[in-house]
Amino acid sequence: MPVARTEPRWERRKDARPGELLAAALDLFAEKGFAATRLEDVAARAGVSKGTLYLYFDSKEELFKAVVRGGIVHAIEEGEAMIEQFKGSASELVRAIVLGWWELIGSTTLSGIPKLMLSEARNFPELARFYHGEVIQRGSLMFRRALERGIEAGEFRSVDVDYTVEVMLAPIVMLSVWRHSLGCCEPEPKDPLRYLEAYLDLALAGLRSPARAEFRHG
Amino acid sequence: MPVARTEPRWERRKDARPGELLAAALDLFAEKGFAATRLEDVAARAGVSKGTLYLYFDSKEELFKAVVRGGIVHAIEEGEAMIEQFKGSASELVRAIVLGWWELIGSTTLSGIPKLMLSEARNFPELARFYHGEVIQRGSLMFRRALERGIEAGEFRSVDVDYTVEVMLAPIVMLSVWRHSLGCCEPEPKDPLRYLEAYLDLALAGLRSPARAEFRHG
Amino acid sequence: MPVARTEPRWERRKDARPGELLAAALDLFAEKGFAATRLEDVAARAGVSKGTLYLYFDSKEELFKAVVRGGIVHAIEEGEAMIEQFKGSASELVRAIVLGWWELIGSTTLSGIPKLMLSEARNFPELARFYHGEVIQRGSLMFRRALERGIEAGEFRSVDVDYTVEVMLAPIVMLSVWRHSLGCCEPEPKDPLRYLEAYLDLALAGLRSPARAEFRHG
Amino acid sequence: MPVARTEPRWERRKDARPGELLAAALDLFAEKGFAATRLEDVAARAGVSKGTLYLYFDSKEELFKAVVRGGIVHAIEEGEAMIEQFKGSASELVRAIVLGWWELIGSTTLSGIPKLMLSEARNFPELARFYHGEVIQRGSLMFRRALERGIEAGEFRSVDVDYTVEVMLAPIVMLSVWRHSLGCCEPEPKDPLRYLEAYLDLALAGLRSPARAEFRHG
DNA sequence: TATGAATGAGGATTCATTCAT
DNA sequence: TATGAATGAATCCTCATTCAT
Repeated sequence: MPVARTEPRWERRKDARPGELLAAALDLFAEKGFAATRLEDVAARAGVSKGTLYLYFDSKEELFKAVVRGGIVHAIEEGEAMIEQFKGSASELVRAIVLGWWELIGSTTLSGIPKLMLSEARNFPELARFYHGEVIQRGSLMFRRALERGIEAGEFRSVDVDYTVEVMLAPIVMLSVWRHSLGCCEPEPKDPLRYLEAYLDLALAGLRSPARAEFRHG
Repeated sequence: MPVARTEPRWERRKDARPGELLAAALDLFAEKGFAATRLEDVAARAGVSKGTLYLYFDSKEELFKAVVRGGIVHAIEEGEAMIEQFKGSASELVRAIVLGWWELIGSTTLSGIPKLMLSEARNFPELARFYHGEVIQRGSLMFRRALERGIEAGEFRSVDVDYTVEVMLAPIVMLSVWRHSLGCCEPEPKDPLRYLEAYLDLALAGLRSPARAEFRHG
Repeated sequence: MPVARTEPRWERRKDARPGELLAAALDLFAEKGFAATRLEDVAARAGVSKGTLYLYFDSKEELFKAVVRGGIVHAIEEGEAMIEQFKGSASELVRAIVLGWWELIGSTTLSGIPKLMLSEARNFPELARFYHGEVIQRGSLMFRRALERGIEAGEFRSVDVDYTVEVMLAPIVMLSVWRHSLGCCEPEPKDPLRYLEAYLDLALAGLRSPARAEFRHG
Repeated sequence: MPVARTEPRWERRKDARPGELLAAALDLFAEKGFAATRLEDVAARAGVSKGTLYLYFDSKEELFKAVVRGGIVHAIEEGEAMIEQFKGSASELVRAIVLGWWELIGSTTLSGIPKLMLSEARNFPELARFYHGEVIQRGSLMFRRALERGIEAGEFRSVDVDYTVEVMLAPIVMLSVWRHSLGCCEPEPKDPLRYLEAYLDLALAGLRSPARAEFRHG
């Protein structure tokens, strides 16, 4: 007697869906870009049909915005909280920011968002302004605080803070962009932590006040 | 019998066309990305009709490859030649590389190519490999040479060369990517030269060998 | 022991449902047409969910047919009964038909059906034949009887009955179509009863036998 | 030796296309309504591909508006011009209007537009206002002028002009609506001219002033 | 019965590419 | 060469219908 227990054609998972869809969308948007990503592929990757996507997001553009907005702001906030109560030298703070970023964003799937945003900023100016204000400026501010604290304490040289902040952000952003871009075509991929160490070594050495030798090995 | 040399300007358009098309395509690809750029817009920007494009390029993809391949390799070669015969300290060489890059690429329309390549690498893996080999590795090599020369001469600290090179490339690449991306949405755009100065200041201070104070103001 | 007759209103909903759905469907079909009406909107207007609709109607098409079939035939039958036992002159009969139509159909929501049927006839030929036979021909027949009776009695001129019947139906049908169509966009809507009076005035004057002046003010 | 004269895959007919497309669209819109008409079918009927439609009309909605706007206003204007210089009794003017309408609109493919407009008015309120103002009111005005002239001359009874005009328009409009609707399902289609004669006979008899017998056979 | 999440076929629209002129 | 009208495959989005709950 054959048991006719066929697989149900679909499952009802209202609460889990949005997250699954956002994750699938982030993967594909980060890989291919907005225009080259087919919603059907996003749906398939999330294990649902095309139509299901539209139960949760009004349009491809709304999905895209949700991908960018969701997650990264939360991660930034977590980072800010972590930094907030940091006790230690400015150098240690810089290191904490960089490694915290790696833990919360760089090493997670959220790292696709910076690449996405750099690629699509001019196609989504409003979103770009949001991202600039809520992510980049808040990220800069962490670095700025650390630099200012270090300079005030005599731990760091007196550098051009406005621009040094930007310069210091660059290698971090590039690390995550790279991992979703040309890094995929490299024969031997780089080791992110070694990259971050080289970065911290160079940057902290560059910041360190020459008058205060005691910080040299801090 | 006087030879009427009529319409010489018309005569040379034939040769100028591909270049005009490539320039128009670069502008639009860099702004919108590959998929979101319409060939009709490229043609219009170059002042020709859609069909004409196909007299010079077999397909959108071929046009894209030509955009990436053309120009930047030539610029790299120029840069290499410039560096080749450089006489001076390693610090001065680093500065020459950075400012040379700015002059030959960063400040020109070629600066769109890095953004383009970062955005599209995974959609064009073959092209990405080409770019990685012909542009990035050659760019890295210049920095690597400068670092090695500086370390050998005792001018620079002994850093993790492989990764420091990558770290040092990042702010430069970011500068050009930024100018074609989120930089367009910034209320007050950054000053590229001041950015480069802050970068050189930080990086050279970070590289400088602490034992050799005389380089400090080199 | 008192018998608690609880929730009698709930009890009869089961039976009321199809009627509520038909009413909601008629409203929307008449407003938007068959194709442009979404079943979700019909369900929402009836206060039920999309799925519930399918408990009562097999498909959108079946719902549509039920909307057209239900109600109007019943109204026609009522009209026929009313006319059947009419005693009075032919003019008075015409007036009774017209005003009866207004009361039973024109002024009710059933007035949407003629518009619907005119709009969709060619998409539902079978339904159109049904409607033609069960509604239009029976409506025509009432007029035809009145005309024939009037002519026979010398009260009306001898007109081309076949076609005059059609001509006389037109303003009535147009009134209800109009109210569900362009009438909704009019700055100052027409007064239906004044329209019907003008119509009766013109039609009866046009029918009246010139030889029989005594009918002139009948 | 086989002559390899293959059919060209397409022909270049820029000037003729819009008209052909409008005609095809009118046919299908009038038959099926706006929502149920597939643009692919419109294109096929015009002998072109889907994409070609978009060379001439921005969207389905624009095509629809062009169908309604184009042609009928021109026809109305022609009718107005014809009426303008009309010499003759009011009865003859009414007859001229009706038969002119038949010639310019009723018997042509333009006759689909009234059906279309009645069906879709509520889905296109802006277009409906345009149609009401540019077509219906101008049509009404012709009848109104004729009635007023006849009443002034004593040729017609003193009727409720505002509403009689509407009543008199109805059978004309219904004739063309019918021909594109239920008329298609009738076993034996009506003769339009005999319908118009019955209409004129009834209406003119209804308008005629009883005091002026000499008009009776005018 | 009733629900509404899930499905997927269908249709509007875009745009790279072709080709008659 | 140069043009741009024409093509049709590809993709977004809708919505009638199904079915697990």
